[in-house]
Amino acid sequence: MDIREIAKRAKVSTATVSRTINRVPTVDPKLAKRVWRVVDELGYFPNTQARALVSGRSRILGLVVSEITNPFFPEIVQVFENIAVQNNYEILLTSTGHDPVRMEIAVRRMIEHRVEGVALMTFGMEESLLENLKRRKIPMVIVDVGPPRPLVSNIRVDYQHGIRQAVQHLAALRHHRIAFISGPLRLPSARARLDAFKNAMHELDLPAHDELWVEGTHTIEGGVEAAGRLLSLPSRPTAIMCSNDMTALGVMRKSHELGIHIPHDLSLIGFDNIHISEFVLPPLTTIEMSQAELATLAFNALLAELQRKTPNPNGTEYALETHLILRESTARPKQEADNAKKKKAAR
Amino acid sequence: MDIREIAKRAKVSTATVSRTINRVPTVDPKLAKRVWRVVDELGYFPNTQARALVSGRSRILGLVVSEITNPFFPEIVQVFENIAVQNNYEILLTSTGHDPVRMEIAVRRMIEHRVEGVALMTFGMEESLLENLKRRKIPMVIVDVGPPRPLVSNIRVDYQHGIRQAVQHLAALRHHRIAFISGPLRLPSARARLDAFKNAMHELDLPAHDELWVEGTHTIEGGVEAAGRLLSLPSRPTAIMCSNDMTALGVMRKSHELGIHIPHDLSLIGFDNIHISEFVLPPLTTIEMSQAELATLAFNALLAELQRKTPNPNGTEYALETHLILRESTARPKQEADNAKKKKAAR
DNA sequence: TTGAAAGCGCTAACAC
DNA sequence: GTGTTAGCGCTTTCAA
Repeated sequence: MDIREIAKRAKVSTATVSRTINRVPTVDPKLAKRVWRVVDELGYFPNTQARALVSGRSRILGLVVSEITNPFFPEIVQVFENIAVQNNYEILLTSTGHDPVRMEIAVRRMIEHRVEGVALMTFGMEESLLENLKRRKIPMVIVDVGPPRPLVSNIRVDYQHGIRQAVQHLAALRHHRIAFISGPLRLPSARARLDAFKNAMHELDLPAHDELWVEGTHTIEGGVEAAGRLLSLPSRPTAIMCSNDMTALGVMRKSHELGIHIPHDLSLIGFDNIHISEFVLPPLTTIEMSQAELATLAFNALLAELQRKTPNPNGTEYALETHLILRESTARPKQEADNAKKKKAAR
Repeated sequence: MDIREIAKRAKVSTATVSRTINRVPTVDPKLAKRVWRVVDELGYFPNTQARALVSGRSRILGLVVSEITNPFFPEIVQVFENIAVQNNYEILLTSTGHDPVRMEIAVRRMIEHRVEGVALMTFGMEESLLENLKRRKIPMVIVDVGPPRPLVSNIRVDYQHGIRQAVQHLAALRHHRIAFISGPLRLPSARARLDAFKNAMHELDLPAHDELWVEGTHTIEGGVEAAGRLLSLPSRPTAIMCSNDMTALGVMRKSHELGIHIPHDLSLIGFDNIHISEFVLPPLTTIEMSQAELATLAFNALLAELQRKTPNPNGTEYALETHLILRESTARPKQEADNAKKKKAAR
């Protein structure tokens, strides 16, 4: 069942069928009606392969995430896919796990499918990947912290803002020994978060002891492990900030195991604001980086690039804000709380 | 840059290039080497649209899940996609949220892309969806509880086994008032779990009071809400079983809010065994339904169907077991524990 | 073993 | 406003 079959039955040419289906406005309504009748009767659906081939437009967008198993990403996939479908695009999804091999395979798949654009939501580490796509002048958006790159649009996340808010919040609570569990440092975004933390500490003249930051993996397991080290320190931190929420969940778990109560004995702040953070016990104070906004920004960036007649050689810069979400995983450190009580009693 | 360009530069015909790329063994190694050289030099990648068009095989599989935002599904997507890519398939992913409109759109997209098979991991409620695909003789796998259907392979989950284990476990702990929070009852799979629960209760002569089961939504929020109702009952249940882990997380949250301690005051059992269940506090006792196995089963079912020369009119039946994973969210009910202590003391 | 050529289903130029 | 037709990039007969 193809366009010719429809044409024959509706007694028009294939060109008219094509125009009708593509809603070209100049088609005589009488003919159009005849065409639609037959289309509906036969349950005809145009073949996207043929369309793509002749039009030179695949209507497919590549979406690369690092770990679909981390709750941060499904949200992004969901939103991105929704908007894509609304705009008649399909998406080619890859979860690379930061594995260069899978990344390379992903690039091959995307090129073979002639994707019209690629959104790289892997938060760093894909330089080599870009080259092949760039050579083919495929529009790209990337979440990045480096300098602007030619031909690539950039969503610049303002890590500093949210992280500063968090550190200030902790400082206001009178925390001094604040630890940081970073993500894998080969990820530029993880490095950027760590730097933002150090900056914020510095701004407030708080000591950023080297023993008080450890490298994590952005997974629960990594959080458990890192917390184990941090909490066995002779002089324990009174607060821990994490490079993502999964890590924070790991810290919660480990603290519980050690009989350390959050927030009474230890304050904890995450990063991402994944949906579940609101529901763990205690509800996690965290820094929001909106998944929906990120996905929307990425899609629109791609769409904008696709709609230009003359491709922008410089790529466009976009910005995404982060900010603190106060919940219940932070409190005054015990020592301080005791002092406060004493003071009160003394009066 | 196309196959003709390669042919010209390698001084062979396009047919030979095609054969080389598709690794047809009869190609003269000399020629093949020449072809590969040019292919690599130019960075040529065959156009899948053209391939699909001429071969009549899209090498795309449809994968429909209900809610990618529920951690149960990303795991499935991950595994399914991995195997698919290994077998040179691409996947067309849809998360329907059980919305009939999106479901219909998904069907259209899949047909337009001429998917070679469809895996329906929505756990029920898609009857109408099937018709259109079935008419086109597209192989399907579905996770279902109904009678076998023609042309559709079926992964039959043995809910009864795991749920019986769970109820027995609770009974052994001396729980009598066991509540059940189901999923949306329009989902056959949710209904099946509820039925399995009632059966298991009946087997053990435990009373299944009507007030002790409420309908949930398979979300955290639904769990919170349902727990609210159950825990404000004049005669509270001592244990709650949930139709999925997300619901159980909601119960945990609500219990905490009400100052009800798990497992001391309330035992809790989930269903699915999503990754995070192991890390919540307390670690959740739950019934495992392996996501990896489910995905693997589904893909293999599709592949098997695609490789038959004569399509199987009846579809094949597959089976997936469920079983209890003991963790720390269950204990003796307080009353019983007290009694036990007294007995001990009396001796 | 290789090449010439037909044709997959559709769109878009062009002619009418 | 509509029809005719070339051709998108590839695979696959068929003949040599």
